[in-house]
Amino acid sequence: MADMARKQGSHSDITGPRVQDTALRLIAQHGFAAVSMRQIAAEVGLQAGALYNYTPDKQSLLFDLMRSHMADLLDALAATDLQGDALARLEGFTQFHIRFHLPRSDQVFVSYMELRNLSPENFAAIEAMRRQYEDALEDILRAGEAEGVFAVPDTRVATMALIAMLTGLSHWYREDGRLAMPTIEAIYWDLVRKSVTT
Amino acid sequence: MADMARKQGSHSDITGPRVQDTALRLIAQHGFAAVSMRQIAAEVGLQAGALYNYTPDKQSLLFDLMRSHMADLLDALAATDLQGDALARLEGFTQFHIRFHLPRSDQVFVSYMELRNLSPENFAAIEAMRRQYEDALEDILRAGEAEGVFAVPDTRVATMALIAMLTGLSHWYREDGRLAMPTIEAIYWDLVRKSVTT
DNA sequence: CATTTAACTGAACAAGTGTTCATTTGAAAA
DNA sequence: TTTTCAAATGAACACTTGTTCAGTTAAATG
Repeated sequence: MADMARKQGSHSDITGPRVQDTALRLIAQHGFAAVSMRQIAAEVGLQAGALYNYTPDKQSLLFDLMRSHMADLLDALAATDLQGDALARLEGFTQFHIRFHLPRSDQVFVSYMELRNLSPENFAAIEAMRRQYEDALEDILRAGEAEGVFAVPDTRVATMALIAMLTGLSHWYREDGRLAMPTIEAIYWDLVRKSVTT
Repeated sequence: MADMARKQGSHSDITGPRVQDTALRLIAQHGFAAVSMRQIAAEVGLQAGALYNYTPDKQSLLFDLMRSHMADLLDALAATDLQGDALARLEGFTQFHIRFHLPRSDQVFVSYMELRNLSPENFAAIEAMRRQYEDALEDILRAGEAEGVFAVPDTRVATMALIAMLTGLSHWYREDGRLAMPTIEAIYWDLVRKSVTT
């Protein structure tokens, strides 16, 4: 308890998140390999050595960013309990995906672009989480098939196709763009629904 | 003419393409910033300095890879004259996109992932070519609207969505995968067609 | 044969890389 | 006030980076 009071008063619980935020932003902007520890440190207002109070190495910094993004995603999905028939659940999933990803463009960018900069073990961990998310969508597609309201020749391929379509939105969406978010949401739901229904 | 004979006999017209091929493969694998000129040179069987007989600098090497990929794409599209009604042209475009991109996964990877490593001018050039390609699809969607056979609330958004879906295929397709290419082509055409038709 | 010259080497340059660690700092605890 | 210790410094480590260029090599030319 004594040291908790100490820690609250200290400022490492501010610096830690600042390191993560800065790293995320810089990596999204320039790519993992192109960003140096000294650049990150400079933006936070530290010397490079001080970063090693917050991460064991550069690789772990990247992995933590990606893992926490995927964990947030899976947690948020689990918290959104989709119910009703397959069509309703597909609509819920589509809405969830868009609303979760759009305000997190840096995380999406990094999580998709920097997979090849992960060590094999770290890659496997992220890949497993991604697979879990994909499976949630595939379950809905299979349920729709069973209900007879969906007609997809291959649920796995359709899953990959839909996720690519939805995630692509994060790559071009701009908050100050031509269309408001609800409008875009409606357009994407229209495309998704029609593409899988009978 | 005399120096043409000289050049044909020399071996720089073999080394040049080897440099490009090697650079493409390594950059697709590890990312532009993570690949050094010495790595590329070593794989070709040269010293790093010799690369500068084939490119003025590293940035131009990347740009040339992306530009020639986009030029090939636009040339191939122009050579494929899509005719008939909008639905037929959309089917032709879908087929074209898949058949062009699937055998070029390294090019696709590099052209989508390394945009942020281009200098501003080079980025603008590639972006313009990409836009031109997107416009070809949007034209088809607009024609379909006019014909009354397509129902897309926004042709621009639908264009981005469809291209993201189709290009996503290149990211997971494996030649030795579960499904043969014609099967996958049929599945994607099914999704595309249904998503935009009335 | 001698000459020419494209192709390449190998060393050098200045700058930057991730990471470690003895040392300093400054605020909370006693 | 003195003690304590998390947090940060700043220098150092060994190595890599893109790029240049005087010099070497070897094959085509005359």
